[in-house]
Amino acid sequence: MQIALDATRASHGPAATLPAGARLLHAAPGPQPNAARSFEKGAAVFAEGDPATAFYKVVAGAVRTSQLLSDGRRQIDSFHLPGDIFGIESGARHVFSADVVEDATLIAYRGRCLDALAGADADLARQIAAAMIRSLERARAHMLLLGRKTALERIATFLLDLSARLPDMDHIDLPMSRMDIADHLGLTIETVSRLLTRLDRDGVIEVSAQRRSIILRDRAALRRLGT
Amino acid sequence: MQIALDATRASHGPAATLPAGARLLHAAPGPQPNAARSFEKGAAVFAEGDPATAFYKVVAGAVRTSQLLSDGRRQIDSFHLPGDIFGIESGARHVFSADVVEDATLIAYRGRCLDALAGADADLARQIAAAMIRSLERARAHMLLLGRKTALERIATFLLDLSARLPDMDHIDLPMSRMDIADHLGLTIETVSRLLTRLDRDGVIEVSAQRRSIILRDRAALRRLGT
DNA sequence: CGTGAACTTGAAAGTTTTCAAAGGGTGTGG
DNA sequence: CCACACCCTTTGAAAACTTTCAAGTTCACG
Repeated sequence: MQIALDATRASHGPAATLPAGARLLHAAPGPQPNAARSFEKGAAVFAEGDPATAFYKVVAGAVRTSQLLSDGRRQIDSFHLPGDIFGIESGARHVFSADVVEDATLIAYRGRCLDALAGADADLARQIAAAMIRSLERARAHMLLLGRKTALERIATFLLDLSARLPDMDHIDLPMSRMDIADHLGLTIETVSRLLTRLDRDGVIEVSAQRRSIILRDRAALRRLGT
Repeated sequence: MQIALDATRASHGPAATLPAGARLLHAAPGPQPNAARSFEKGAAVFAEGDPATAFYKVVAGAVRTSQLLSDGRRQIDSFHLPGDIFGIESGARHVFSADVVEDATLIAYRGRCLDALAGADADLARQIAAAMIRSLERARAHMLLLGRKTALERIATFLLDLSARLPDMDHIDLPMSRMDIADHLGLTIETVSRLLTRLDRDGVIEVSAQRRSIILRDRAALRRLGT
């Protein structure tokens, strides 16, 4: 469930396009962007149950948002890459948690996102709205994957999706661990590993010696496998 | 992925909080609600690929939104009950389809929903925004279900969720078939049937002779089973 | 009252998980 | 600069859960 507000696609500077007087119409101030802040790998941006005082935009690095069941089972709804917005909530508290997968720089927008939508900054509101809709579409696609695709199809889809979001189309530097991938795709770490090995053996992809870098050798085959 | 715009929960008076002159800022008129229209069970409200000319609000009945894989596997992201909004798209065409599960009355809002958000009707915009956020939260919960819950946990969660959205808390009149339930929960029709039978046998629920009506006998047990 | 669709039930098969153990890489400390 | 740890990843075998295949049964409807 990711808010795909890609900077390259939605490149409006905050409040840049709004008439200067417009904000006078509204009593409540919209969310205030703070300076970009750095987070280390493994850091928690926020945890389930924390007060939802802000939402975030990724400048660099990668963040995962996830939910836990009481016995420890985890579902990662989405990985957020540069340009993505995450942390939008309707209630006063976060119902999921966000952790840094790879050293990241984030911009926090203080205030509830609903205020941004109806509030001061019309341009930010539009960005957020567009991002939410895209996020909904991604969520739908992910539900199809989780509900109806086989393990192999999930891996193929994941690799294809990730490559489309990364700068270099055929070379993927995985920011996340096998465990993260498994928890995103609704599989176990072992299944992920086995299928990656199989795709490598079949010449569809090439997994580097360090295991964190993948080259897509046969994109067409991957598309076939992704269903 | 459902837009839960429950009229009882989102009860802001139309445009009540915005200064009257504000709408003059916007050139484009917002979506125009048409008269409520009736749809028969089985009818397609829209299909994958159709131009996205409107979004809808359920007045009565039930609608399912789903996606298909090329081989026929289907995933139902959500069932939409009275009060819910569905059919919001970012692009010009629908990427999923909507079918009537149970004779329904719908209100169509012509125009793109993004226009409603930035456009003429501030109250509708707020409603849609709130609905989208709730929809995202439901999608997240459903991803957790599809990715990490067992078949029994899925059924228990489904029954509990459904009962919370229906008027009579303990009596569920299922508007959908076993096939629909299976395609929503990422299971097969046989598994759904077996588990419903088992819950009945264990005294947790009571399935009527016609199979479409369920009484929740032991809500606590259901909660335990839903994890 | 007959027909057909929807649902239930049983047995076998299959995919993925679980349990176990070994391999490999990175990082720290000597 | 090398060695020891520790964590991540891979691999194998057995187990488990869910699906698939195949009949029945029931209920709704003509």
